[in-house]
Amino acid sequence: MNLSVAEENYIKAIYKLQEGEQAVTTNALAYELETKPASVTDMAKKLKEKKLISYEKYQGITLSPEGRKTALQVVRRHRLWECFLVDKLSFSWEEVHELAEELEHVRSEKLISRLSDFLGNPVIDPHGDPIPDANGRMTKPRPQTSLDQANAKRLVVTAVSDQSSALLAFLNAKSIKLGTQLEIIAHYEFDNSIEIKVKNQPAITISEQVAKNIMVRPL
Amino acid sequence: MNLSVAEENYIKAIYKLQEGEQAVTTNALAYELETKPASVTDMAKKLKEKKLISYEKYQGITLSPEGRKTALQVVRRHRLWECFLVDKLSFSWEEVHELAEELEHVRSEKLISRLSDFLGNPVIDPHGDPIPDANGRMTKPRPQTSLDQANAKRLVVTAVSDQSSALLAFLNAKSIKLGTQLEIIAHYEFDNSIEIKVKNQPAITISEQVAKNIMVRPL
DNA sequence: ATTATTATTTAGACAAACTTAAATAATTTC
DNA sequence: GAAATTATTTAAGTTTGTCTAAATAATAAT
Ligand SMILES: [Mn+2]
Ligand SMILES: [Mn+2]
Ligand SMILES: [Mn+2]
Ligand SMILES: [Mn+2]
Repeated sequence: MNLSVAEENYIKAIYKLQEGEQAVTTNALAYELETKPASVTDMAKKLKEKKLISYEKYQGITLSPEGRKTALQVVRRHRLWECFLVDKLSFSWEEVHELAEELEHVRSEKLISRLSDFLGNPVIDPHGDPIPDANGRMTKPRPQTSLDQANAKRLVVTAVSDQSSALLAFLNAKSIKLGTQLEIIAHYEFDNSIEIKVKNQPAITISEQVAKNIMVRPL
Repeated sequence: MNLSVAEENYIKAIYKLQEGEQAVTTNALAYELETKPASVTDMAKKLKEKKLISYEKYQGITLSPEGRKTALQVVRRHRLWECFLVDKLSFSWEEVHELAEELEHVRSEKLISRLSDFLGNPVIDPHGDPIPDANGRMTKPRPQTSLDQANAKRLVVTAVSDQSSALLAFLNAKSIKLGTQLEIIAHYEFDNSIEIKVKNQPAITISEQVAKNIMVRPL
């Protein structure tokens, strides 16, 4: 099946929003792809025709097994390119998403398998997300929670769930990256902000918004 | 100016066919881009509008200074990606053109300058073609001629002017690559075929067709 | 200098991926 | 459970890059 760039972007976005089982709504997809709901409805019809999604009017969208396979391929390409940009070309993690968004559409099994070899077959990308292998399987990430609902006191950062350069730049400024160890000092009920301390850094208070997007596991 | 993939391909093809000064014809461009003359005429109007080419009905097409600059950027991206694929991912020279044809459209100054650094700022690509620098300048290649009109007897291969995998596969089979030294044994008037000898290889006879596409300079 | 051939352009149509505006369905709210 | 609100779809139109067929210009042949 030969998909257009737009189709691949839709499939990937559906995969991202699907998270488990629930159907993806037209509006959510339009928002994610910065397009209009009417465009999503059009595309849904096409993708259904190609058997990549199941879709019934007003019922939302879910990937078919075929669609899921496609999504995992695109995700694999995306995350491998991100690794390349960070590991080999010294980009920082907030710069790579945009570029990978384009590079992911160069479709070549051989290119991607060689790129993966060249990078040492990495299993997580610069944002802590798992990279599917050539068969679409990925190592199940070790259990992790978002920082705002962690109960342990001493934690290690395992991933960030928002890729926006705004968040990533903030984390850079606070010297927080993957693998950073931190300690929860206080939890303020009023606005759910959290005071944390990174070794050799002054304690800082982060908003609930930020905390929700930092994934951690107990040390 | 933000160009589409199609526009970039047109500009690059015009650059390739222009060779010096002469205007590029509608048919030649259609053939090069595997499209129809009517499509070329349409696109010519658009590119003229954007001031990338000069074009008058029935008079053919030439790049404007602006268009030339654009072409050199695309060529730079193309050739750097080819280097990457060959040097880092171990592709062979007949496989890379197609892939570079897609990779070249990821537009990012930063990406390309870092890629160039990563590769050691190469000045020729895997086919012996010069790589423009960030300002569009390229080192003028040392004087070279096609093998069919070389007058010296002992020669070194400097480039191939046809990128088709058919030719490149043929050269692979005969152990001819960039830098290969060869000797002209005979020149057969009948069909302009040439007998050549590569060190440690049996002498072989190559057609005029092939000879025209091998660039050489005297040893 | 006509005529034939070839090259190029125009006209009209189409598919993909969008958009806005209007219509309809689903969901909340009171 | 009717009314209001929100979500989704349909209808109609746009842009980009194609195409085929027909018209016209340029060039070559006689
Ligand atoms: Mn993308
Ligand atoms: Mn990522
Ligand atoms: Mn291209
Ligand atoms: Mn090349």
